[in-house]
Amino acid sequence: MNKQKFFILDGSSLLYRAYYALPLLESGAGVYTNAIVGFSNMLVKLLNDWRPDYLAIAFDKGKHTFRTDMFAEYKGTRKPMPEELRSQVPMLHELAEAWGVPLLELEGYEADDIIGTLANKAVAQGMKAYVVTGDRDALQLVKPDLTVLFTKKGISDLAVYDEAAFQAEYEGLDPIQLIDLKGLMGDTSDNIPGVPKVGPKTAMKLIAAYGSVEQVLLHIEEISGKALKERLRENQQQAVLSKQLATIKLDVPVEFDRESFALGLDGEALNKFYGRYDIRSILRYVKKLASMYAGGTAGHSGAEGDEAARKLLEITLLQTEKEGRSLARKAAKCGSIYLVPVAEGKVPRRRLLAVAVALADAGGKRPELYYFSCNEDGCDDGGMDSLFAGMEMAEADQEPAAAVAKNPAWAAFAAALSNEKITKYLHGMKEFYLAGIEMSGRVVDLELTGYLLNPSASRYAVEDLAERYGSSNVIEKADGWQQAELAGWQCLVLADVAKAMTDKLAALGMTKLYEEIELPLVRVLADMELAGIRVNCRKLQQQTEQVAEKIAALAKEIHSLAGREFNISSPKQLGEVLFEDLKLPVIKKTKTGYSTDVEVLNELYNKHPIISKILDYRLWTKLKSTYLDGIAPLIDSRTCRVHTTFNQTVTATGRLSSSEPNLQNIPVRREEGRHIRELFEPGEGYDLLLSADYSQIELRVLADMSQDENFLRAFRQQEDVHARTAAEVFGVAIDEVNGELRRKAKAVNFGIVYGISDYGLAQDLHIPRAEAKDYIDKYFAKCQGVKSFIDKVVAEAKENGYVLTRYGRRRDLPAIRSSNFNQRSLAERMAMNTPIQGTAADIIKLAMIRADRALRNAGLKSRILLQVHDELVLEVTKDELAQVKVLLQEAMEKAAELSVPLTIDINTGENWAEAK
DNA sequence: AATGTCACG
DNA sequence: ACGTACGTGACATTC
Repeated sequence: MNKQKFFILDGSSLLYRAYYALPLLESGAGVYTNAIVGFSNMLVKLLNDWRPDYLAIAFDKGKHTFRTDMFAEYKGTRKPMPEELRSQVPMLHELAEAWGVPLLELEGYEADDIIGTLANKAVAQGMKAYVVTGDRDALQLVKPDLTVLFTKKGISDLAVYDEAAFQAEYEGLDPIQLIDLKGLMGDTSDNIPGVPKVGPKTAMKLIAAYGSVEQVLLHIEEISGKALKERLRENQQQAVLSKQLATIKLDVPVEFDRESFALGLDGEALNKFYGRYDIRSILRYVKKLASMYAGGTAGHSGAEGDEAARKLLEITLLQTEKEGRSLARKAAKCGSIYLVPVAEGKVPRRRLLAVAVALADAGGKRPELYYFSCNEDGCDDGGMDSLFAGMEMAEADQEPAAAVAKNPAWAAFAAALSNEKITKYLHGMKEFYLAGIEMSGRVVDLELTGYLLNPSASRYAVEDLAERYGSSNVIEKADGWQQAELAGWQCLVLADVAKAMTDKLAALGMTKLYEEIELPLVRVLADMELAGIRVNCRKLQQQTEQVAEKIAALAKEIHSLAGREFNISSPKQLGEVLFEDLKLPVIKKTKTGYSTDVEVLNELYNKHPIISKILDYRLWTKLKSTYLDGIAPLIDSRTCRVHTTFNQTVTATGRLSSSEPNLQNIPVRREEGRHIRELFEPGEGYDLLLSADYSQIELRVLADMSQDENFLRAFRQQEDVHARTAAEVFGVAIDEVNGELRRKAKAVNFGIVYGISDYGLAQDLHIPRAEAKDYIDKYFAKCQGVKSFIDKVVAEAKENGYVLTRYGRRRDLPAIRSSNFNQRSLAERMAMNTPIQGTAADIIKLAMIRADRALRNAGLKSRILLQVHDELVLEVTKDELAQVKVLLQEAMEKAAELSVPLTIDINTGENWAEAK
């Protein structure tokens, strides 16, 4: 029989996390952040994911009485909530009462101590104990049957530390030895001194060798390093005291009151509490929760509501081959189908779990809904299934998900997908490609369509499209729906919005852009994501170690130069050190305090030796946290490849973006960072990485669009375009242009592309504004084609309210008519920049489609892995190299016929750094 | 969640 | 007079 589960929550640290982690909330009391809602969300999720039998919340004495001053403030301004609203904010003890969960606090003891004591008592009684906290210190409690759940991001996302997970992170260390580590290294945030100058590294070494603080102190004489020996000798008492401070007490006089901890929810009390404060985000789960825990026993019923909702939608669940075949026939008669994929996980583990299908007949009746899922009974697994659609489940021992492909009905329905006479309206074609599903005939991806119609929107989920393009015909989404109902409802929305959206796309002249660029690109992107790029894990580990040492050394130097220890990564603390302790001049301020960015630090460079160390520290910590530690967990352990996601509906200009990890911002400009590129290599079966990048594509687009004679001539005669610009602007011959003049001209060219302003140029070049203005005036006098082009673009944007790229991609710029100078100026710069950046983006997208097709047609193994705005990265084999080069040149240089030639540079190497 | 900082084109 | 260069994503901190 399974052991009963006792959960004890660290209310103090969780409320604190909830305060920072919470989205804007609207409730009866106005708009504010409210930790109570965050805390409630966490409770709901905890109950859903873990099904506790017993539950209690511990507090530092007196802390739970906080309500408004600390936990509910106006967002943004961070001002305390106005007095008159305070009485409308729920207090924590009310919440605990509504949930029937005891709040525990004890004079003279911290929440940690109560938690440790009770968790151990629960284990002694034969239960499994779980500690939920935002405080890493609790990890010292981990032991058999005692697991620590630690908040990662936000509050609902929990890292699970059982014994195995602890060992994976702290190899060879006993959880209780964490207090010995702290005794030696201290903890600034907890005011634990430790032994001066002893950091994590030294502490680890000592504890690994001797086991505890006491043993270390007994063996001081054996320890190597004169200075270290001295410091240990001098700070013996402090070390022992620090260890005591870090120790969670396990002998708190508190009873394990089994009965009061037993979880039994009273739906009415919860409804009353959340109803009183009008907190709807929680109200919708109350019914389900209450039925789960009705009368104090954890039950798994409560499906009645689902049945009702499902009936309302009349979704037919399909399971057999016969059912699938029959639907395919029906679809052929209809002529069009609506598809919504349901997927989870990350490539290469991403699985298409289910597909909802709608068939709309011409009669105008409500479409028929069907659902293909992966389970035996054709239904989603109700057991671990979420109360919510939007939140992820606990990651605890999840089986690899089954896929819809295993459903015989789906396999039979493939006949409809390959039937050219059936139009497929869907949302997210990439999901299908990632699952290996092909389609023939007309495919209308309404997610992409939504993006083309308004690339400035932040989201294109079906819900957003319903709001933007929907009629009132679609029934309202109901709370408590499961996946099948949600996906079915989304199909109804697609059927509702499809015509309006495709009509609008045609009216705006973007059908061709969709059919010839965006849609064919999806397939290329899916293949790139599936391929991934190989990372050399051994090198990654080496670099991580080397960089860690550099950082530790720099931190030591910085602390000693500052005369005290502080968190160098905290702009706030760094500001205090530089501008208060060291009294350096304040260069500029941010809205919250002193600015400490590169610009500022560079100005202070000669004023104090600490500055260069801080710049180095920033450089190396950036590399370590973002590119070494950040990428490591995203590497597939079986293949050593990372699989980024290329987002096709993010940027306002038409560019792609890359995330998890972002492989479009791997360092290259500086030598130190460039080493990161050495980690990226050709994978198994390939010999080289190849990089093909467009030369000056944006300026060539500018030349083409503006027809400016200087630019046309420069590119046609293969001159150095920045040198040519310098020659014109500064009135010298092109071979008289020195590095300095060229640098300035280059900055002006960039400025033109970004939407020039004298202020921006002055900042970039570190020159007075008047001088910058002078450059721009001269530039426009010489390059009149460019001048009249940007004037024309801005004038047209004002006239129409939007701008277009060469291929008809559109960006609305309503702010261009704003009376607010700032907003209007920004819109004007966008008007100048978007046609250029966007056209370049169109061209490389075309090039990707052409290159991919050419590689396939030639039957080559070499393939595209990455796109970095003006560059494609491929992995190639030695014997295909020559052919690939020729084919890429054709695909990329001929992707568009401009008034000037498009040229590419190709480089290859054994890693990405060499292929530059 | 918001902010500051910094990596890329 | 106003007071910013265009387009992205990731990380650490905030008390």
